[in-house]
Amino acid sequence: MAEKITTREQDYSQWYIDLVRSAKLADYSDVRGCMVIRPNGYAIWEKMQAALDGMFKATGHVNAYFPLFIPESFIAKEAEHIEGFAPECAVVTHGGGEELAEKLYVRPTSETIIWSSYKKWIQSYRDLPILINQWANVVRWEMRTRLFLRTTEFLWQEGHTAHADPGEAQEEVIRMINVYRTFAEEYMAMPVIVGKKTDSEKFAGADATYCIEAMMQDGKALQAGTSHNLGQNFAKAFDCQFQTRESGLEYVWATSWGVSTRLIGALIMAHSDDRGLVLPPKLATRQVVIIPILKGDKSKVVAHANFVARALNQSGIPTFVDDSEQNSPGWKFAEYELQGIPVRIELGPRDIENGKCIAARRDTLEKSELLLDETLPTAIREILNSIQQNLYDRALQFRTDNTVQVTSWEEFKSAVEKGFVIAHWDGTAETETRIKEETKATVRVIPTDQDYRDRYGMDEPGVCVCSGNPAAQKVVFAKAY
RNA sequence: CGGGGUGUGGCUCAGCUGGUAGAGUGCUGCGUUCGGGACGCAGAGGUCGUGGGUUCGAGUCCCGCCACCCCGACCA
Repeated sequence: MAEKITTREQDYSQWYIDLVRSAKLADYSDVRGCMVIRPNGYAIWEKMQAALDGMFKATGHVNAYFPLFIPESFIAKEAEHIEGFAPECAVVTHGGGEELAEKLYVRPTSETIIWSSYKKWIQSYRDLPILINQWANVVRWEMRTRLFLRTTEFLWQEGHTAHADPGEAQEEVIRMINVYRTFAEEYMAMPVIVGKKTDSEKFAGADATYCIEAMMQDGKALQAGTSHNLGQNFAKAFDCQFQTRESGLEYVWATSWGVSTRLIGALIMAHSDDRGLVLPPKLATRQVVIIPILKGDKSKVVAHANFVARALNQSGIPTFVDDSEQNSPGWKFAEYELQGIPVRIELGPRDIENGKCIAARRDTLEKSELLLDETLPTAIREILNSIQQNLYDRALQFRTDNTVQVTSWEEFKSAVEKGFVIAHWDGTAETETRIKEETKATVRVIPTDQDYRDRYGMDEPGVCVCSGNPAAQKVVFAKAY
């Protein structure tokens, strides 16, 4: 595709759609609200899966798989849960040409089907904890969809754990939200605010929801991962009790946590520019593209390019050569910038003559001259590391620049159009609703990081920015995806 | 479900007061190019969303239906 994408300034959401489609990350499908994740997009997901899966294993979790179909009666067992999810569920009524005795819900999330199993597996405190994760697809019948950010069907992982005591469950909830934070910051190069959701924003069926919240380049917030303390709600709904060390009977304590392919949308909106995708090297399956300048002795140039590629690959830097003669070098430059390849090496007869090559980095578009010798892999690795770090620094700076504290309602209304707003809140759902109705902004997160709280003086009492009532603390408001 | 809009080559769109369908881009072949989206020549590709109606004649006018997109209420 040779056409230019819409710029962010012209139309941010159109830019996003153009980028996703022209970088061949995803395409619309013929099924309403569902997308096709194309190889370029799926490659990012595979990198995310590999990194996250390793982190889950390192924290003691194992993978398993539970059914796609959930009996209606299961979904209905937890009152808050069914109220939250039933309206957005797809329901199967027929199978094998006959009407089913009991309808089957296509999972919108798996708490109920999993707890129906856990009930069978848990008798004693000796059976606990259970630390299971599953990689799966889920379906939520959304009214409006957006590529990666909200589609009817999406891919995710969902961890479901069972514990003998509430303290341990809470530790798990915090452990996993921190895993997500580490992943977001170290792999996605995306700074996040860690904290709690308000009651109105928490998961249907949870006692508490923790989240990581990121800022996109248009100043809007995106919830990138959640970790729920489910208390004993599902254990009670499924009558799942265990015998304690003291021979008493107690309901099991539960958590669940997940991230989805939405992270790909977050990644795009956090770093990319008007030329296309900008990918942190750690999530790029192809980190370097070599573009030979095919003039003069073409075969000699191609041979050099292949030689350099082999050397880089052997050093653990995934590299490929585009030596096709169909497109000009300029076309290739633009194409691989669109696709977000972190580093481009230009290699022509002139370079070979001088024992040098040109390396261009995707994040800043800067070009530098590198020696074509055994120092090249090290030099490239330095550039890759520098890109990974720069993306994080840049995003953090952007978030800081677009976060303001306000004390008046007038300031609040204008500030919330631009980014994150930190202000006192009286803690009531009524005020929250009123703020949402008047500004479309919501309480995104009640930060739990003491560093963050201190920086913005969030523990200081004051008066609510909206109601004027006494407020115990400040919270983070923003418009959200 | 409300309010707006759009359906014409793969994609983006033009097509006036009705007269037998066009451009750009992409695609195929050949040749020349190649350090920031190259160029020439020759090709392939459309029952104009759908069903009726008006007319000698409908992409164009009228009526119905369908699909999709945007804005709002729900959500990772």
